[in-house]
Amino acid sequence: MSEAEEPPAQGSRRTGKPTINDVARLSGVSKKTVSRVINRSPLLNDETRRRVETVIRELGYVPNPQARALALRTNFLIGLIHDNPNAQMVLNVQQGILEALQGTDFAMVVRPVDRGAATLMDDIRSFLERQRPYGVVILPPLSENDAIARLCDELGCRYVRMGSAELDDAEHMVASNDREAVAEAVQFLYTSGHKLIGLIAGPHGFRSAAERRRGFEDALRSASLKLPRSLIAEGNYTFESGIAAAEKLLDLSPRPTAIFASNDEMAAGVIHAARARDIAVPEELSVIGFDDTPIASHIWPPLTTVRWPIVSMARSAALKLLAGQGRGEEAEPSLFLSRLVRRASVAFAPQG
Amino acid sequence: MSEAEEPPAQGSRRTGKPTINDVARLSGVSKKTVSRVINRSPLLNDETRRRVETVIRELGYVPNPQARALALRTNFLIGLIHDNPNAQMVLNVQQGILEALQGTDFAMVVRPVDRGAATLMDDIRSFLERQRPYGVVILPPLSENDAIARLCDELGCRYVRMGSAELDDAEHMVASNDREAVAEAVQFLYTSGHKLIGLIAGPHGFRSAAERRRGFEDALRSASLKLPRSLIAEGNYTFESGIAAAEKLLDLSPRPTAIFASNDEMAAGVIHAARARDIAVPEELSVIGFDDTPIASHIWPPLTTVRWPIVSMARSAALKLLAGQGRGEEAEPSLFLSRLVRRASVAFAPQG
DNA sequence: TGTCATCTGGTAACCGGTGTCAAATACTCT
DNA sequence: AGAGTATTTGACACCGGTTACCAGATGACA
Repeated sequence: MSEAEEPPAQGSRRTGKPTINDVARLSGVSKKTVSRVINRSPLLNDETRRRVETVIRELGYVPNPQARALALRTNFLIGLIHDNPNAQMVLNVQQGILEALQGTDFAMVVRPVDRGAATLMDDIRSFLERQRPYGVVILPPLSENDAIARLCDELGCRYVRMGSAELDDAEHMVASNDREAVAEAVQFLYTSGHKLIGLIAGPHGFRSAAERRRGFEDALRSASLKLPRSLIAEGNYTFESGIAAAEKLLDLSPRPTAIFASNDEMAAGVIHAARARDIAVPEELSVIGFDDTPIASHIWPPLTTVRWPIVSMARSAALKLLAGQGRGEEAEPSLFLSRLVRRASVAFAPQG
Repeated sequence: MSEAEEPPAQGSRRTGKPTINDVARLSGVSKKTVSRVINRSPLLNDETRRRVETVIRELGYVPNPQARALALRTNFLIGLIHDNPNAQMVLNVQQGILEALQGTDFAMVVRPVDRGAATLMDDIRSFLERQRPYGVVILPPLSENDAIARLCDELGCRYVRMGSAELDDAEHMVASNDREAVAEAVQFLYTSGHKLIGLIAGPHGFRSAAERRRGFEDALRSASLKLPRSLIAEGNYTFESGIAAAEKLLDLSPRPTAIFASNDEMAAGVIHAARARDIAVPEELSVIGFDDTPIASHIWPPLTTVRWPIVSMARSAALKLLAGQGRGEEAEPSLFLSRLVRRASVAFAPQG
């Protein structure tokens, strides 16, 4: 109806992209009305809405995320803070988070940090301050560091920690039952006739390592088996440390007939070490790992392991962050169950 | 000097975080001057700068990234678009990008997509439109899709493609010399006495697959070896496809004494398949892979493979995007050299 | 027909920075 | 001293959205 007095340049002067003003002008309504359409405000005449939507479509208008972020004091970013415990795990987590973000305006911003660096807290702080993500997911082992959670609180950043045990209240945590799952795995070794079972524990100070170790001890205790200190070796979750730890256990006499390694990488190391000494797996040595990363099925023999529902956990973590954003309305579960995946690296204990 | 008439609420009303106005007021200068301090403008009195810096430090002021992004029409995000060709590779790329971003205000936003999805282009478009990243790094095999590069151009988004061969002009590309590297690897098999060498090629339509295949053919040609079609099997870069392809080759009579697989996953599959038929590696069958992912050193025997300088390539890609942002001023290299890593999966050809 | 409640849509201020341009000050040179 | 130039600083509009608040239109009801 109303004629534009002067022909206003269409689109932002710099980018050429249509702005909310263009939409408003072309559909003959105010910015505010367009804004209402974008944000699905209910108090809006259907006919007006349709008219605006048509113009939006014709123009290919997409609201400027920076402007929205500024006005809403929120940005549409979910952060992932991790210390690369394992490539596959990180990628699975990314996948889970992305699944949760699917169909929303949110994107995922990834921030690896070095747990050992003196600047760890500063690195995280500067990431949170610079990007001000809407919320962050924190992966183990970083998630076990309470100082990081406190830092998030201080900076007013939502967070959810992923872990191997309950770390926090349900709102800030997603956990798995590592202890029970490991106990089940070791129980399986016992019922397969193994009496001398070695443990390759994870590194000291890791919650997951402690939980898995407890599960191991639980199983032995309930089977009334003894657990001499010599049957426990410690690794740091890497393949190489698995080899080193396995060598220690395989030097023992009598030699254990089975080994539970606290993750798959180390279990692969055990198999590697066994092969180097011509110990047949599983005939002479049964091995169980934890995580069910691809390596578990790619080595020979395929590894019996505990599957950690990492994708689901990550999805749930992200949905928790998004609660109240039109996603994750229903309460997301906080506890996830791991379970044993039986493949070929376990056999009955050799007689003798 | 000047008394504030009314006590203005300190910090943003909602977030409680100090704003540029707080800094300006407390240091008795204008917003603009504070802005100059933040942006290290040279036309600024040293004494003023010091005074403002003190206030900034005392307040713990950090500029709001959203507001900056809006005013500068840039956001401080570098995108990574990939189709999860391989977990380790993706993580290495992330590491490389992060190295480039270190010390800048930029963060990395990761967007995995499904190459096979009908909505591929829409997914990427909506990602670029919604987040408007400053620039994106595109991983193979997506990087080989020219339509994606065109889409970036259309949306005014900087991009750099990573690939196995020259895909674009130096400004938009970072490549490795796969063809030569593979030729070197196959040459090595030849000088180890192998005359019957099988190839497990990558999937049709992949530039990397084609390049590696050409390198293979180059080497055979220069060694005057014949390459019957039967000695070529095709996989899709997965472990399982490696097994299937290997079985085809190992069924041949005479059986090849060496196999070059176009990536490590498939090479692991070859070793897996060989073991399943009691063919000793490397005594009866030599194997070479490509990528040097961790799996190469974790399987038995450790895999001879071609190391792809992926971290450096990714860093360089990101620096190219940042050129003119205070980083990557010097021209970043566009071509990277892969080289053979000799481990234990190659032996002299068995006599017979 | 007048009044009030309800619905819709507009105006103006604001989110927290940055660019433009001109004013204020300091410094040089006749 | 006065003019010319360089250096510092600030006022103000603007980036592209959103919210607070208000006004006009519509329909119900007396």
